[in-house]
Amino acid sequence: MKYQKIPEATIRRLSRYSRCLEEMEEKGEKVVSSAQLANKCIVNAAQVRKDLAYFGEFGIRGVGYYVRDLLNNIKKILGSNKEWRMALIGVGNLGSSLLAYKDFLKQNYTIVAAFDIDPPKVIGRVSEKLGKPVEVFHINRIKEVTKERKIEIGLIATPPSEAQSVANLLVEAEVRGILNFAPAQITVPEGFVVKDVFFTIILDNLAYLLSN
Amino acid sequence: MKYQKIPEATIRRLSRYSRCLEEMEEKGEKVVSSAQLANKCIVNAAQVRKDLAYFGEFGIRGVGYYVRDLLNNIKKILGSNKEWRMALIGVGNLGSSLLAYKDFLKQNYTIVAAFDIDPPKVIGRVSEKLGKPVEVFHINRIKEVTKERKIEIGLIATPPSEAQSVANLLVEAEVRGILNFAPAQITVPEGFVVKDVFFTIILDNLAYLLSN
DNA sequence: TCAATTTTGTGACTCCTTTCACAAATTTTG
DNA sequence: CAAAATTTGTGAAAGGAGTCACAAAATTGA
Ligand SMILES: NC(=O)c1ccc[n+]([C@@H]2O[C@H](COP(=O)([O-])OP(=O)(O)OC[C@H]3O[C@@H](n4cnc5c(N)ncnc54)[C@H](O)[C@@H]3O)[C@@H](O)[C@H]2O)c1
Ligand SMILES: NC(=O)c1ccc[n+]([C@@H]2O[C@H](COP(=O)([O-])OP(=O)(O)OC[C@H]3O[C@@H](n4cnc5c(N)ncnc54)[C@H](O)[C@@H]3O)[C@@H](O)[C@H]2O)c1
Repeated sequence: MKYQKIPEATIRRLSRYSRCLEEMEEKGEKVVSSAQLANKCIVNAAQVRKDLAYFGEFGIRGVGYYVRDLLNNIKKILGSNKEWRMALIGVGNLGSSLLAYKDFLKQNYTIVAAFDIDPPKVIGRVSEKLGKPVEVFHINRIKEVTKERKIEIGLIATPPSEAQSVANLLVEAEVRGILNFAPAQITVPEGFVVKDVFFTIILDNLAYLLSN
Repeated sequence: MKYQKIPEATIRRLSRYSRCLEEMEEKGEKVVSSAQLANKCIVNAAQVRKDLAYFGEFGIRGVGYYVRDLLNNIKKILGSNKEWRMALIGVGNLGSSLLAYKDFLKQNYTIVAAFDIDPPKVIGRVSEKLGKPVEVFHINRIKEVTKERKIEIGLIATPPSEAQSVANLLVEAEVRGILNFAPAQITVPEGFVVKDVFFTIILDNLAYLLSN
């Protein structure tokens, strides 16, 4: 396990292995081979082993991998063994569906505060959802509240025209991670990370494949 | 312009170029160089030219590319110059936010029918949204209605446990393209295309980058 | 008209990712 | 206990994707 730059694709696959391993654990399976895991995730078995080899030796030759053990190791690698505290900015259509997203809870991602430019307008959208309702603050309290609640990730679900200025506020509040749903290119300083979720890019991709 | 296998990354970038060119066109810009476009999309200028070269020669040496012309060509390549008719399956939290997604309308993707296992329950979610409300059918009418309305893409927004069986229905109804939001690996026969939108994989990726 | 300037299109090169193939480690079987 | 079977970990090969660098084409300006 010498140090190397790790491909982003490897990280994405680890996340998929993690999901598969969770299912296996639920089914009570104790041991899995790279071939079985590869089969389930539709990748090459050598790829599975190589992905893991970037981070250490987790298997036993002639046996395979202990499901529980491998899952714990992958979670440690991904940083998904800890609770991540998130803020939602923009409690509109998409935003309020994110508040109700059960998978976030099952996984270890929690929305601990929400922000909007017009909290009274959106308050109904929040209380109508299941579980403990998330408090909605005015956007101008973002710095104060994110500090207080130790928020590490911001979800941007405002109109695209507001995305960059919201990102600037998050940067100012030292929220280092941003997941951006608004179809706008946003930039942040060194040390901050933005990942985009652009539905229409994926749709365009689908449309391309369907037309060819 | 010899035939070659085209990288998926190229298609994704074309989609981004398309968005930038639309903005430029709105601003009234007539001509753009590969360097300017690259700068706006945060890629290498040679990359832009190479991406385009897979499909033909669209520029003029010493000048650049005509914005309008290049945009039309890219749309033709991506298949986004035509109207794509979509069905939504699962009108829950996420599903109803998709119904209200304005960008789908601005772009040429239209949801022309929705399906749920319990239409009466979800009807309020639809009528509360802006624009002309989308009709919600019981899932058991999917084959009939998709044929009648010439639907080409299905959006799966049901619980993950139902995703594969819904996909099977879409395959049966010969809906060739699927955009899957449920965190479940689904498989379809040759000739059909599935693209996944897995929020938690992207979040895991973000978490990894933040922990390292 | 022709030299200087601009910018494309593309072959060659570099870098990164995936797959192959096999030695090494471990278990199973006779 | 030794031979056969299994499965990992990894170096080497193959395959893609991105960048560089420059000839070719078009424009501009004197
Ligand atoms: N609706 C979808 O399914 C969907 C899908 C993909 C992407 N998106 C994108 O997600 C974003 C939100 O979409 P939506 O449909 O929920 O829109 P929306 O208009 O319903 O919600 C936007 C919310 O942001 C709030 N807001 C506006 N400016 C703000 C600011 N400066 N600070 C804080 N809050 C602010 C508004 O009050 C509103 O509640 C858009 O960029 C959209 O393109 C939406
Ligand atoms: N809520 C989010 O923001 C979000 C984000 C990412 C992914 N997802 C995923 O999207 C899916 C939907 O999430 P949600 O929060 O909207 O859940 P939800 O429970 O609110 O909605 C699910 C809907 O699907 C319907 N349904 C169930 N079985 C069906 C079937 N066989 N045929 C047709 N309809 C059926 C239900 O009646 C319900 O209306 C889930 O798989 C979820 O993991 C949700």
